[in-house]
Amino acid sequence: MRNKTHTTKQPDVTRDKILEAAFNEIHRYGFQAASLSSILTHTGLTKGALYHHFPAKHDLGLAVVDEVIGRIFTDTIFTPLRESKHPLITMKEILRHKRAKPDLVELGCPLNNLMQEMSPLDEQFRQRLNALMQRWLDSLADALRRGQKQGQVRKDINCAKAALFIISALEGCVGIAKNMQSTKTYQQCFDQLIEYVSSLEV
Amino acid sequence: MRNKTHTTKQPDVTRDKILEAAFNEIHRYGFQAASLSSILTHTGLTKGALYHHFPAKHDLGLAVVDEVIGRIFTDTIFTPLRESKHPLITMKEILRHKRAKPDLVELGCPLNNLMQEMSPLDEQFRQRLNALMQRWLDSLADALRRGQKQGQVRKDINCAKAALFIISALEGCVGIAKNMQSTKTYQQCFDQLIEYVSSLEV
DNA sequence: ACACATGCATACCGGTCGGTATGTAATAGC
DNA sequence: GCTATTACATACCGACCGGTATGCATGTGT
Repeated sequence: MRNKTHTTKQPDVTRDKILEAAFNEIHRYGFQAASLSSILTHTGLTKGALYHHFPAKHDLGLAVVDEVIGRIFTDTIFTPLRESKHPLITMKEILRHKRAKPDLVELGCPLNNLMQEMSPLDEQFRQRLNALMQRWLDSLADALRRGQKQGQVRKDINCAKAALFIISALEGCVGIAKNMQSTKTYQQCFDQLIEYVSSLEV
Repeated sequence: MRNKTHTTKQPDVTRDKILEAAFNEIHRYGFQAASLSSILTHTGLTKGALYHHFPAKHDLGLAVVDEVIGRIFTDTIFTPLRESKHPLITMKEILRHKRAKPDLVELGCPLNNLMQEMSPLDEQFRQRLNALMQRWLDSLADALRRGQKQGQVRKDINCAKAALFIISALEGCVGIAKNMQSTKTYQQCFDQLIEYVSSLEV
């Protein structure tokens, strides 16, 4: 049997529900303080379901990084940057899009949150998060290099270092604005970042 | 009796020991995951001492922010910036000093760590942390303004916005380098930041 | 149709957590 | 020197945590 949408048991749907609820809980409280009971309450499921799909809380957390957070970044950043024919324009569009939707002000960037919390504590977490960060750095540096070839980006800049600084500043902006709980500050800081990016243009 | 250094009971010394151990524990594990038992083990004290000096874990955390972290920032940043006759030089010295001592790579910035963890969860924490951040923003913006008057900083820049961006980028650099556990990345990112600051000069 | 595996619910466990109650020295005030 | 208060130590508590064992219904292969 396949493709029947209304069977009583849909294991992958259940798994996704757990992942989504876990993502939300972790996004707000962090991984360590995330309560499995709270996650399960929000899904309507129980421990049986959770431990059927994930051997331990630790694995659930890693799955959230790889599948939920990874997919978000792939869809909204990596793929657009890679497929763009005008990488600099695409990049500034991504920044402006982030600026215009300050959802991040309340809870911050899920990737950065986990990096700050977990990287000194758990090497597996650190490596998975770092893999995502590396993909981000590479895709952005690559976009800048293609911008150089197309004559949109100054030839004298080091693309890898510029990408590193852009991402650092971006995460910093989100983090500061999150503490201030101020969308105005968030947008002011983003304006400065966009201004910096513009200074890389020819 | 006063000024006798070897009495058996020295309440303020005990309090400072608790604060320091709590700072270290929080710096590594975050506030929520910080274990009071672990803190007390590192001090050689017990619950009796802790709850004599602090009514609850929450108050201990706030005291760490105000007294330990606050003093660090006052001594190393706020006061030097305020008292400097050449604010731009002082500021770049502070940055270069941070660049040269990458202690922050392992555990990150204690202020930023707590901001990312606690600001969505606890309004009191957020306000105390935000007060520190505001002092930082103000002292840096003020230094830039004095730099303008002295003809070292470009007159066309908005000092408040520039200060916001500098601090954001700085915290971002520390956070990214912390995840990568790479002092090389840390210094590369700092170089980009210093380069940005230099672009503000006349 | 039957045997088996999958998908989940229920009930329970040891451990750690923050916090409290009580006891007891040491110190300060008079 | 007597008393009251301060400064801790010790023992203990309920709550919640992550994790496990078991049971049972649903689906699957033959």
